[in-house]
Amino acid sequence: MAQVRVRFAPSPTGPLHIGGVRTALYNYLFAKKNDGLFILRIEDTDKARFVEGAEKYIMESLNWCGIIVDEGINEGGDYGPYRQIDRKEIYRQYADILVDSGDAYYAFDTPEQLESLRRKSENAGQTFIYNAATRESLDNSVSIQEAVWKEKLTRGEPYVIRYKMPHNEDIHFDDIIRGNIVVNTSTLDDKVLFKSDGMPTYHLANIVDDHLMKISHVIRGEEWLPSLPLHVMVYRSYGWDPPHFAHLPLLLKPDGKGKLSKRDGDKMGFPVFPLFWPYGETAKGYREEGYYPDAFVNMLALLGWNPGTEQEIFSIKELTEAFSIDRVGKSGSRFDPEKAKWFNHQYLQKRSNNQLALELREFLRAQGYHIDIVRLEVLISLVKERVSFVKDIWEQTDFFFKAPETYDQEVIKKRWKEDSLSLLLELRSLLEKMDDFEAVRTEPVVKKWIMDKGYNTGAIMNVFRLVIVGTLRGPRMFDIISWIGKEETLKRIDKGLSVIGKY
RNA sequence: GGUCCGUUUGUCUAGGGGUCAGGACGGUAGAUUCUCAGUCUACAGACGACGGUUCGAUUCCGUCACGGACUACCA
Repeated sequence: MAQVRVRFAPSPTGPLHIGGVRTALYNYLFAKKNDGLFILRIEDTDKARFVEGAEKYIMESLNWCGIIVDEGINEGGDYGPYRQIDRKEIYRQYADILVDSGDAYYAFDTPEQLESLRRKSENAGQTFIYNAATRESLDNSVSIQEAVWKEKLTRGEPYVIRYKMPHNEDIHFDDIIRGNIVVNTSTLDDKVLFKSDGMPTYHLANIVDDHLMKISHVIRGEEWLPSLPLHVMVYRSYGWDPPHFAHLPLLLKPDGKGKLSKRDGDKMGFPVFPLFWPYGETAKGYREEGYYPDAFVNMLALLGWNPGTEQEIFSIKELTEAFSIDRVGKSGSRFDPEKAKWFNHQYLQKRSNNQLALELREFLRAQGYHIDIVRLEVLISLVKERVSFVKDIWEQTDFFFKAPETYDQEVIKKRWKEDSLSLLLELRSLLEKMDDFEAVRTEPVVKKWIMDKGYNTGAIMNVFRLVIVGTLRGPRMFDIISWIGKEETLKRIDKGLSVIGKY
């Protein structure tokens, strides 16, 4: 097989959607699996939709995911430039080739004229198509005299170049994922290849660049499937061998209908973008929400692809070995934010306590706490398996750092009995007498005291937890007080008694 | 409306002419415990519908229904 070269070709029109990231990922995995190269091309032919910062965002996103670009704007390569705006002259030349060969023509119809024709057809319950059936009656170099359109051209009248779609011809083509597809050209229109602003449309730029950049496989979203017959025809007109095509199914909303959009994320509280988008209307990102890039990538890879085994956890390296385009599904995948969290949980469990302590220290610094790394490791060992994100550790352990400010009224009502005060006082003096307080973690002193006195464990431990934590949650009490120390433990008992003791 | 694509539990999916239709997320229950969470165990839950082909269809074919994409001088 010839050298595998794939490209990811986003438009810099805003932040990169996770569907786009998945497309990039599948391209990358396919390339690496087949010892190929991954090319990043920026498709910025639409001046009107260009958004400042989007290009940088795309690159940062890929970088965060661990998707390494082999050829691109920053990386260089033998087939540049890799920004379409810088290839402007190339497209003009290739558009002319098609006009000269008679496969494309000049059209002078204004957008307003076309719009009105479309409306008229719509009112009549039909669809206006600019093709063999209508072009003779429209304003273009096929329908009017050569002398006339040449004069329009020299006068500088605005025009576009349209592809001359043949009449009533069945086009057969293959898609790696969907198999053979047949479309009749009569249902297709004479697509604009070259715009009046001097820039090509996607259809022209895409084909010319893929050919010039020697792209072997085009892996892109399903939204491009309807224009595949056009692309196949244009390749044929140029006499070029088309690349192989694979159209990926779309990512769908977690609920309801349609494809995943930014709105869904806002509504249901999960990010739809890999990174935070800081411009204009801001958007949340997976990175900032605390996801690990390898967990994010793993989750995305399994959304629409599966290895055929029951393995679910894959490093990106393992993915490049296991990936196969044949195992990409045909139908759209509904995005499940819960499963995304599960993946992060799995990856967090695999991290060492030391690594997590380092991450947590950063987080705590922002909260104004400066805690010794060894103490943080102990803390992490207590709550690690119950959290999915580093920020969850804080939510699970805030009471380790600060005494409760309020006490859960429900718990007081249910658990605070007449003897609670005296029991806690007894416990207090027991703890106060301990020389090696940290040992409370493993030494059954308290248990022994409860047994000897014949007390009820629940009756004591629950109110004890109430004064230390403020409510009924958290790890084992002995782990908590061992960590916060004797002084703090006694202080919290005293405070609790003085506040709740009145009841 | 038209063209094309798709349809296995609530979700991601495996499978494939005869299987107990498998796994994961989520859900429920029990166990564990001083609490929550977690963990472990168990349980519930699917081949869109209807016709064919066949000894036999979830798997092949057809029709319908539903879902999706596209239908721009946007990508």
